[in-house]
Amino acid sequence: MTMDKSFDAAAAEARISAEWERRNAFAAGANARRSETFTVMIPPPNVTGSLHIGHALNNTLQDILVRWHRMRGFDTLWQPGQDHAGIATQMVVERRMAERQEPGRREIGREAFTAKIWDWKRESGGTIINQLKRLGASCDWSRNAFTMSGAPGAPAGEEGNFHDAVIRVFVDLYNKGIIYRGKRLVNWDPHFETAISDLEVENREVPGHMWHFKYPLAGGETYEYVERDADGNVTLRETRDYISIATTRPETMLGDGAVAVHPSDARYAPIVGKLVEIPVGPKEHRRLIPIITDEYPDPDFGSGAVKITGAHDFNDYGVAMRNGIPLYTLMDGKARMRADGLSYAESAAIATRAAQGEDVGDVAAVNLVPEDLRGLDRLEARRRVVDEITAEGLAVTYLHKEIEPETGAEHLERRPMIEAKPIMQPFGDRSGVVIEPMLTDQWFVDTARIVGPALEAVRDGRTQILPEQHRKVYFNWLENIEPWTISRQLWWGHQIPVWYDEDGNQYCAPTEAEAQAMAPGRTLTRDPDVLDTWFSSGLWPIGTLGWPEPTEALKKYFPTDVLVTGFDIIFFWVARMMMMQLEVVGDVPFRTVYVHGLVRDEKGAKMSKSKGNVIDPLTLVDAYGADALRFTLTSMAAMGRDPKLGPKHVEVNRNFVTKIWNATRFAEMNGVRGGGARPQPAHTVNRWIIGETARILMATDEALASYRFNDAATGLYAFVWGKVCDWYVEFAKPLFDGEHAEETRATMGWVLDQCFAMLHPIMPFVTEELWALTAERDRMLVHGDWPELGAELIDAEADRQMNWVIALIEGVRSARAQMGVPAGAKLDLIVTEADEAARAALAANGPLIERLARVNAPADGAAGRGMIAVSVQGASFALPIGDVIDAAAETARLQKAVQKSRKDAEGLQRRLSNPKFVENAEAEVIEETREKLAALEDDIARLEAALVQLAAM
RNA sequence: GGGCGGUUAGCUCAGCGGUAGAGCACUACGUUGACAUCGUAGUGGCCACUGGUUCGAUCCCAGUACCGCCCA
Repeated sequence: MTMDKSFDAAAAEARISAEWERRNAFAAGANARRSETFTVMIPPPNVTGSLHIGHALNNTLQDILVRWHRMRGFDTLWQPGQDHAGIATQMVVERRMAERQEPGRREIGREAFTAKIWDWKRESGGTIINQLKRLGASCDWSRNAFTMSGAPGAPAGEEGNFHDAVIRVFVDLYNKGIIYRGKRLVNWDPHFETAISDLEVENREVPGHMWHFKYPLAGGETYEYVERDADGNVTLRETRDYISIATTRPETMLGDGAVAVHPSDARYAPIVGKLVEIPVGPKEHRRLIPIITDEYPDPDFGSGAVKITGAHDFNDYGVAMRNGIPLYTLMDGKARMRADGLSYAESAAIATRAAQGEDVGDVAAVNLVPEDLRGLDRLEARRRVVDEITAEGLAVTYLHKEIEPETGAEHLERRPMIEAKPIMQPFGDRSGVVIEPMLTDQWFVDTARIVGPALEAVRDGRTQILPEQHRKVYFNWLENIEPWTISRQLWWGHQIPVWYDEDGNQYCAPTEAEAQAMAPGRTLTRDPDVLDTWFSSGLWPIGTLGWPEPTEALKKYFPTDVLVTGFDIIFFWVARMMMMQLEVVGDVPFRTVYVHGLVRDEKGAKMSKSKGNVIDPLTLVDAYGADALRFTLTSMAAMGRDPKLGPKHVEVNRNFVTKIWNATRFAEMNGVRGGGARPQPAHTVNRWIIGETARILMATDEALASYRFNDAATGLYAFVWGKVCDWYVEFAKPLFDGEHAEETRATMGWVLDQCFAMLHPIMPFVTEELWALTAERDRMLVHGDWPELGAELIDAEADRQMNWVIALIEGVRSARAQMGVPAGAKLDLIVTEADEAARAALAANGPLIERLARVNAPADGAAGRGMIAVSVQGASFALPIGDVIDAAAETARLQKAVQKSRKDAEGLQRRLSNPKFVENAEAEVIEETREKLAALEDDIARLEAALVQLAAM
């Protein structure tokens, strides 16, 4: 049987995948021959997700580690699964319902809606799993987990422990007081009408405006406003009856509770403690607010005075809390100006009393939005507010000068000062709408109380983060951690296990019955909110292993070995898993976190739909095969760097797949078979390649052990292409006819087997295919033995000899090419001088040299007319190329070589003649330098001799 | 503003104490028992800049410039 000319990836991948699956090749513990375990938890993709290039990189790297360990006989588990992705999934299903013109979720109710999501999950939720399989991911698919498994309402087939685990942890943390409910300022997504965590907010710079307004002092009071320069010289002195305030959000002025200045700001010292008027709202109910001091305002920014709207800005919230300023909510859940609560007149009256220092209690019902603005979108309200203030003459203005071009007449006009300037604005990472800080009741995890062990575990090395630069990022975030908002006003998720009675008392229990038992005779209502998706995925390592049940899997596979993930979810996920696992089971979730980069396009730009530069991994798989894509991603996965990927790169590696395919094909055509034991050949060439194989194996093991995936890939590439194909296969050709034919067949078969095995973790499909084609095997390669080869297989003499032979062949080829000798012409090879080692190498490898250098059998002789010179360590050769040799060209060629060698030799000479170098450098280095110099001098001498001869003719 | 990276061949990137490597691109040959998805031989680099440490610096340290990313 002859093999095809190239590997048919599409056909083979499907066939091989099916066979792996049929044999349960990826099951936990499959191929285990030792007791050590190796566990990897997949970062669960969103159930709504489809495979993007980041998944391809992430899962290729995991698969490499997993396949490598499985072949080494570890008891290996790669745990797959999916995340229920609260907001994203609810969004997808709602959109689909809208497209089908079905009634909305509020119409059909919570239960029916979640049932629809489960339906959707059954139909479409498996997309990404199938895509991961196409990539060759060797997860134990029979254990596929889901973060909503076992939730009430889950259909058959979705039983599981995850819901139990989540609820149990919530109850436990609630009872410890680590989870609490509170009214705090949170990020509010007006599109989804839910709270989100600070991590789900993206701050983007957008064009905005800064308005400057005058807040008049109460009762028409005035003060002396003095500005000074850095030296204390007065630059401005005037009497003012106002304080100037800058804001990017004028509509929030309605909810101001104070004006704050820095305690050291001398300009405002005279008026601190006085009241100012907010220049908006109906004239008859103008509100007064106090001027206070706080560290927050920056005296050098704007006027140095800041309006404080505690309910709509995080910084202001801090100031308000420190100074007892009331928090007046102005907007509703859709971020429209509130229309509920008390009338403006009543509200303003209460607020005024509060400003005068009176305790007015809860201000939730106080609605400081004037009646004419109620219900308006906040941007419309902003326009109206600005217009009103400007009309009243309370905008800070500047003098605008216009010159009529014809008459030259000047027109002076005061215009309101509106600075156009970029501002940082928060956006929901899912909804894309502007996030509003809103004062709402939410559930929080008091992260400060559980962060300690997570920091400690990384500090003391129980968990190692690679590359190390990410440790700092991890520390930085955890050391400044904020309370985690875990409640979401959604329906898809784990509902919070807390019930309230008529008086609002909380009962936290795993089930309603248990809650009821805690509140006999009371009517209970369950908290409608669900938990942040990351709360459940934070339990991924133990949840997927069956916790809270004390399962065998948990005992065996936890803690896991390595988490492979992108840096974008270090905070979202990695840090939270650390905190939660340590709090819940008292152990680290993983021993190593390997953080890879973000795949970018060829130009280094982030891939995004809007830019249209997204590369679909499956398109690349279709075009070039999964192995080529995997190899490409691996070879670019240098630690701490972002891979830049283009189709061209994948094409190059597809060529590599073809290369090894064809080398195998050549071997097969020459009767080479795999499956044999390691031969103990006599011929130098065979001894040499066995040593080289051991060398690359050791390098590959070391690279993989230290997560230098790119080194593993590029090393194997260089070995297979550069050593095996370029040299060994070529050397073997003449040997297939002679006395070493059998050992050469055996050696080549063995070497190729080692190549298949070493490449398998990176390129599982083509290697599995070649493995099957080259011998009858009792196991598939996925369960093959990882090679174990040591340095004792490196034969120093064979190494030296083959390197010499290669140098000679390259020397001859180079000389021929440069002198324009036709490639087909076979030349005589005259040995003009050779030491013993050179003679031995020549004798042992004659046929190889003849074939690869295209020369006749070497024969002793003298250099003469019409010959070109070639020099190798310990030997000189002459090649007659005919009478019409271009002496000038040959002289130039040799001179160029001499010059280069001389330059190198001079450098070495200079080093060796420096006494400090000889004194201080390591003995090895000095010896090495001497040897290099000697070799160069030998080379120079030979070349010069050749030049002398050339000149003499 | 705080933190973290990067700057090496025309391009994309490795290397990170002993005077530079790969792939692509480019040039010239080429079908020699697998491979043109190929082979052979070449061209191409003050390793951003300025100081310092060292016998020796692309590599370590400090600073400068430019380019990114994360967090406020």
